[in-house]
Amino acid sequence: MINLLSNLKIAVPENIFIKDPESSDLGKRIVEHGILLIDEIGFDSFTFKKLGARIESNESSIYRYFESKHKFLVYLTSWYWAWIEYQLVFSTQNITDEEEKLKKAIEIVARIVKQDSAFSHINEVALNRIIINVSSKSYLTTDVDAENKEGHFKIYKRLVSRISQMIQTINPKYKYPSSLASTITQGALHQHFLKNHFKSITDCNDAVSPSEFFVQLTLSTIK
Amino acid sequence: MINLLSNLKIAVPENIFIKDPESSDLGKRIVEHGILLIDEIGFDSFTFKKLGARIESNESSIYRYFESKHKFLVYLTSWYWAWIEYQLVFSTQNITDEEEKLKKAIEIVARIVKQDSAFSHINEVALNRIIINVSSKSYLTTDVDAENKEGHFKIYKRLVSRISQMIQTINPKYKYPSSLASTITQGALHQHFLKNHFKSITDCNDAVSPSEFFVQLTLSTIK
DNA sequence: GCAAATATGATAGTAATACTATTATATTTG
DNA sequence: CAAATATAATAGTATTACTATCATATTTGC
Repeated sequence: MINLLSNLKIAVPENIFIKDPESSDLGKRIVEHGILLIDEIGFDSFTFKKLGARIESNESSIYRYFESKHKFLVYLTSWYWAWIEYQLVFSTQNITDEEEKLKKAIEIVARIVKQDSAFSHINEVALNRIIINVSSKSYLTTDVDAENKEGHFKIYKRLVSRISQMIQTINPKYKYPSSLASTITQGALHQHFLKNHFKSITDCNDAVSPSEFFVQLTLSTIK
Repeated sequence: MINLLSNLKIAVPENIFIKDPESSDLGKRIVEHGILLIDEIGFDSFTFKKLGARIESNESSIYRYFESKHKFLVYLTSWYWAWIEYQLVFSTQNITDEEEKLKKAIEIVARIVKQDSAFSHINEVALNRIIINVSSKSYLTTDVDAENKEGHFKIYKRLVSRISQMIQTINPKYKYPSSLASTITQGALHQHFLKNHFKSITDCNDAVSPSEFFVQLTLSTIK
């Protein structure tokens, strides 16, 4: 995976950024340290000014890449889901047993990223933590509908649709493939959050993974 | 339900507010119009200054009830979940069939509030929309752990635990009662959100309710 | 019925935020 | 080497999320 990915560029919708951060050294540093800084201090405390100071650049320069702090988060979540989607497609394409395929897909969206695959300037472990903690803030806004029209969430929706397709293939009569797929994708993040902060309302811990829970849930439901 | 509730006070942990808003006319107006204003302009645009203007009171007076905008949201979510918990306990207590009981409980946490039960100054329909759109912002903060220790989320956790208990009663061998209960509670809100904004990744609509989806999911999973 | 306590209102002030605008200085490219 | 482009520096703005202070109502206890 490491070598393969090193020659790939994860494709994020172009209208999310003003200037593609992958196109320059500064852009990459913005993304690299943006992730680390959000992971350290949280998205609410994160500002372009602080990021500028950290990378010894200027707030105004960052604004030439991202029109707002919010769009930066949308960029990061899109990048993350595109990366997960890549792994999902790559890891499931050679599996012929449809059930095994779905199991693998669930495992990929529900697992925590254990180590940096080091193919780029992006620390996926830190990014994964950010997604668990704040990804829902990228769509919980008054402008969701406008942003959705702009295609800001299309990668996420495509990923959920892929899982929905797998479910339909296994059982074409099952009535709720999309709801189940979106419940898995979003629920897995939630279980990770609960495991870290509200242990009493989850069974997930070091021994029981969200993947395990959702695999059992999914298979028993659609059969 | 209407008459019963009119004599009841929904109990919210005391340390969430500075002064109990139920204890005065101004306090009730803060809550009443706070809900309406957040519903209208969204939580991010909502400020105590705007609320003060709306109720012809003063920003500084509102700060005497709630120490911050964030705590106000925590108050509203606690009130909401306490209200849901009340309905759940009330509606299920006379059901002897454990499976029917669980079905009823799921229906209550997953349904949308259809009309104001009019027992107080609180518009539950608007509050329900707020919960769907922003409730996760109440815990997705850097201070979750500190706030959790203070008991800010105990009502929500107690509600999830009740559902978890019902699941355990039906099948004591099922391994993930708490994860399932938290997935239902949080997933139902998410399905409502998707239905309103990302229709392509949900099967829920006017004909198919989140309740229906989660009842089928739950019963097939735990049996 | 009045003083004391309490609740509310009005005003001002503050540091930080999330930007925009402008101008200057590097760096790259044709 | 000039022109184009990228980055940096500085300043400025409206708003936010408060805190602090003082004044004025309103309620309550005696």
